[in-house]
Amino acid sequence: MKPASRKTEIISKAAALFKEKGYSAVSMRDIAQAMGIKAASLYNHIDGKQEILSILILDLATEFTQGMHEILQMKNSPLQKIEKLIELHIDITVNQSEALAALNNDWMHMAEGDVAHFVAMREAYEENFRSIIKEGISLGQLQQRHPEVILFSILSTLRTLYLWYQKRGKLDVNVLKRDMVAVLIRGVV
Amino acid sequence: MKPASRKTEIISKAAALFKEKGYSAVSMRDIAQAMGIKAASLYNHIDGKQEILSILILDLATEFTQGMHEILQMKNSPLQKIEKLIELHIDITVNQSEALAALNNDWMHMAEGDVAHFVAMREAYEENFRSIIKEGISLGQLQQRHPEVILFSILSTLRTLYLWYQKRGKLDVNVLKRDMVAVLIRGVV
DNA sequence: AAATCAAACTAACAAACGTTAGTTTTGTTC
DNA sequence: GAACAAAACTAACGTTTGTTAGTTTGATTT
Repeated sequence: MKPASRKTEIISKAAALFKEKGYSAVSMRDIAQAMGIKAASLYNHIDGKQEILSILILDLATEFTQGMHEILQMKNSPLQKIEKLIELHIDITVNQSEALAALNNDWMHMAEGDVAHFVAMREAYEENFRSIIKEGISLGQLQQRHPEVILFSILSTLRTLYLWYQKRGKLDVNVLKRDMVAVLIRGVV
Repeated sequence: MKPASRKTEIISKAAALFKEKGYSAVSMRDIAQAMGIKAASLYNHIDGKQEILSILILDLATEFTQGMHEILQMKNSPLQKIEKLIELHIDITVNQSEALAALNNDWMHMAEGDVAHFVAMREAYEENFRSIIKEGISLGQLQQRHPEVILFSILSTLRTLYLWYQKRGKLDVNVLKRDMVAVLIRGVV
């Protein structure tokens, strides 16, 4: 894991701090200290604190969006697509848990335009997910229930997986995928 | 809805702001403005910013703990107890969504001793929940799967329900309970 | 009318904040 | 070794932060 550039190094150090204390509670001096430099030196590499946050969140949101589009193009059943989506979330959680924390908790602290951009991406993502669920219901693959409730219960679990994944010592990713698919789709009973 | 006391009025106004922007991004001047007074006047009623946060979080955590103990004393099956727990979370979400946001996102900003107290309560709560799940598995009422995965998938959905409940215009609570129990326990397929 | 008390006020504090400007250090390329 | 660029530095800026001290207001009680 090499520090591709000084800028990405700062961003990933900042992400770890944001995850721990939240964006607003982390100062530029905190980030600098984690880098072993002074706060002013950060500005040789980045434009400001908000830029760090926006890069973290918008890059990750883009990754989700791309993953969604790839899955939409597959010739799978709705149920299989949902399984793929669960796997997408798990892959991202395992590799990017810190950016995921920022995306979940601190998106509202981005600059206005970036917030709008992010919210639009999130709504499009959820709408695509909802369509898959609706199709699954109308094909009889899913229970005839509020699509909204199904969407929320799956998505909320996947979104907060990052809080839980590391606490329990790093299960094997494939085991995790299998268990999550089973529990989220087939229930616990 | 009367302002029981000036202190509780401050706390509930603060809670709404904390939910919107997070504890660290809300200043005492923000809270004062929401009350229509000056920041210094807040100190006639409360000891400081952290006290507001601790009251919000620890009172709510106590409510969860009490609910858990009542359910543990019932002579119900593990599965019925899980249903009761789901209903407990929904009742709290509907009535206290703002304090719930603080509990989820800002507990680490309490004073050290309060953090320790909170974490102990949360761990005890989760341990009780886990025991019910394990009992359900050994009685054959639940699928033979990692109790941890089941616990997490139920709890993460319930914990973030507050983010979703108000966005979709206030479903009837009893309908919501029925749907959530169905989806969380029997799955979507 | 005097006294009391809750709850507001003004003014100010030291500390921390994000950020800027200008300078020095460091390592690489001619 | 001169020149250059990257990346660090020091020093400072104007704001905002949580909080304190002391004072005034307004209603209720004596």
